[in-house]
Amino acid sequence: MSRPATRPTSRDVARTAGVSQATVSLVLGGKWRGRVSERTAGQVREAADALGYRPNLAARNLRLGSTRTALLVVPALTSEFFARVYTGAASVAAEHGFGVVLYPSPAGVGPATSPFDPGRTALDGVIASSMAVDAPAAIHGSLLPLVMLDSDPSAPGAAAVVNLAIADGMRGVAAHVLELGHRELLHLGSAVVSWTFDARAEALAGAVRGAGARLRTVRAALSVPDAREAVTAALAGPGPRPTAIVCDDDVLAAGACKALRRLGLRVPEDVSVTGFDDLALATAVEPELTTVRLPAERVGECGMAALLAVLDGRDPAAGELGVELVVRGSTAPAPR
Amino acid sequence: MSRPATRPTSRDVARTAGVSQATVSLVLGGKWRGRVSERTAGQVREAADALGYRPNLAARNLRLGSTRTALLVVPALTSEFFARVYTGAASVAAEHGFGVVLYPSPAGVGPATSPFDPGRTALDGVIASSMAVDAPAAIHGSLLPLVMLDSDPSAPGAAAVVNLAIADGMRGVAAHVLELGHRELLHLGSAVVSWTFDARAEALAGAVRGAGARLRTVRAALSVPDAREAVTAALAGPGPRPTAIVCDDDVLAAGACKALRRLGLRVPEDVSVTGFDDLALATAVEPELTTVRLPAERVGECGMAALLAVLDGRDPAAGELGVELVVRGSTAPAPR
DNA sequence: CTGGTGAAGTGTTACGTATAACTTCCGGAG
DNA sequence: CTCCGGAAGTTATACGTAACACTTCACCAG
Repeated sequence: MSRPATRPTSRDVARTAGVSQATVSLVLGGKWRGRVSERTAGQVREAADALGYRPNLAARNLRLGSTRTALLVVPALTSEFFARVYTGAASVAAEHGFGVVLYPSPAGVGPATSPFDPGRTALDGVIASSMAVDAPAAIHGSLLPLVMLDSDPSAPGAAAVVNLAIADGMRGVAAHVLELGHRELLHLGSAVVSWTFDARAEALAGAVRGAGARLRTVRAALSVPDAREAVTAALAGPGPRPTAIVCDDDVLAAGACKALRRLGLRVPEDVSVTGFDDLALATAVEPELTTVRLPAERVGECGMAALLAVLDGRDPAAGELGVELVVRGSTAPAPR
Repeated sequence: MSRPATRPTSRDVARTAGVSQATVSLVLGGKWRGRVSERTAGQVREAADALGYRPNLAARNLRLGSTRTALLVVPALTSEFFARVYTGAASVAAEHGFGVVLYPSPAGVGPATSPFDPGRTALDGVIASSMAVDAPAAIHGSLLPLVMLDSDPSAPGAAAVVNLAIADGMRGVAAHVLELGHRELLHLGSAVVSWTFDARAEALAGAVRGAGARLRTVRAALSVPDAREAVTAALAGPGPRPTAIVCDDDVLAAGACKALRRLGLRVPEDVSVTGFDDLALATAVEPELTTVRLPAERVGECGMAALLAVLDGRDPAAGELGVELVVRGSTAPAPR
């Protein structure tokens, strides 16, 4: 009794159980209430077990014309923001029998690259988070329904956009810092361009403008060493030293703290620092960062819900998710 | 001329171009050198373009009996170790026309859970990294070829295991710490059980045993707050205070540093701390961590290469990848 | 004039599944 | 005794693609 090299099919199960292939499909598909007797169903399941039968997913997907699988495109894997987005999306998906597959866009979020090549994985739809403005065009070529997260609301080609109140969050940071008496600010922005970072920069500039405070901007890649370098360089320049550094991101803030410490400056006594996103890193560094908490899971949940709505032919609910300022130890009143 | 609601198929392209479906398949499949005239091929491509034709991947996968897609199962998304493993695996995969899909095992690496439900995504094989010992059994039920990374070499059901010289790495750490004169050690281990952490614990115990030093062990979940709490509790207990804390992981080490600082102890002057993995976090904290660098990309590369070999019917090359001790600012001679 | 050969396509089939449409059987109402 | 209807299956088909095997035709050697 030598096993055949090929995987058993539903027909093999049928032969073993002494029934037709259709019956196997009915039983294993779970829709046999009243179509197949209890005894026959048992035999089918037994045979399937004995052969170690697994349905061929490619065939099922072809037949059903759907894979019940969505692709989540993210610019980076390491960020727990995206990990949490995934968690939210996957949980909603699971409730509807959907799966979620991750695709880290290799070239990051730069323009002029085609950040979309999911290979041979058959998909029903795409959710793209925090991508560059021109990403939709590339993805649109796949002809799949597209939902965007944390992106330009006017993105062309997107069936829905789920957004965060980024501007509100940054305005909250600005209000907090200004209230503490800071008037000489440094904005540590992201060198990566995307809607979410543009929105942060713009909101900060807008909030500071009418407040009689000065704002300078430098940019760095989203890594601690790069941020440290950028801040070190900025503080070495001429002009008055900033008393607060407002960062686009917690990682940048961690780098800023590091640069300050190396320069012999204390956080927050000499210089206040703020982050954004409220990553685990925000509480891992010393002092813990004042930052803005984003409901990442909810973003994923809403994104998936919107995609499911689109696939269903329904109208996806629009809306903006609120954010929350979290004040911790990295901000203090401006030194006199 | 209203568009039909359904996607165009290769037959639609054929009709438009005035040829047979077989010809379309030949042209678009790229194997027509000498089978189809240049002019006809051009017409086919033109028609495909005009209709916006995209091949149905489910159908193609069914026909070919292969999806040229591998699943990479990881216990967590946020860790950049796994992000780097993915990068390596994806690059080797791409060279062979393969894609890699990520699946974060939801329940982490605990036993008694079935950490494997890739949904309806059709796959050719599975690569599982740093999973619990009983994970292979669950995955094996999928009948797919399985390659394991950073796991028990005797894992049943695995077609190949790509491993790291974890024990060498930890022995290096131990030698470094002992050489600095430390004799009272605390081991901050991972509460999550998996081969890689067992190997670290065992190697450390073995290295310390014959060296006339004392070793105590506490465990914590892989997060900064948990690690901090565990270390705080351990130092509050009776007995002599350790002069060095050897951690299973950089995240744990960051937590340990934080606990020490809160207790008014300086790193490394009062207590030395070591990490493991050399994550970005290792250089984000102050002082930067002495740790062990793992060739994560190579792990992914070798894993994918092994899987491709198995799928090809060849023997996967076995082997263990070397690691490197990185000495930074978190270790110093033991205080007198 | 025959036969062979290569170029250029086409007809047909199979991949494995899900399901609509059909058959068969049997018990009971009329 | 007929006829109806439900239970329990089965037969047949389609999903869209890739590729094998076949046809057609023109051209040329013998």
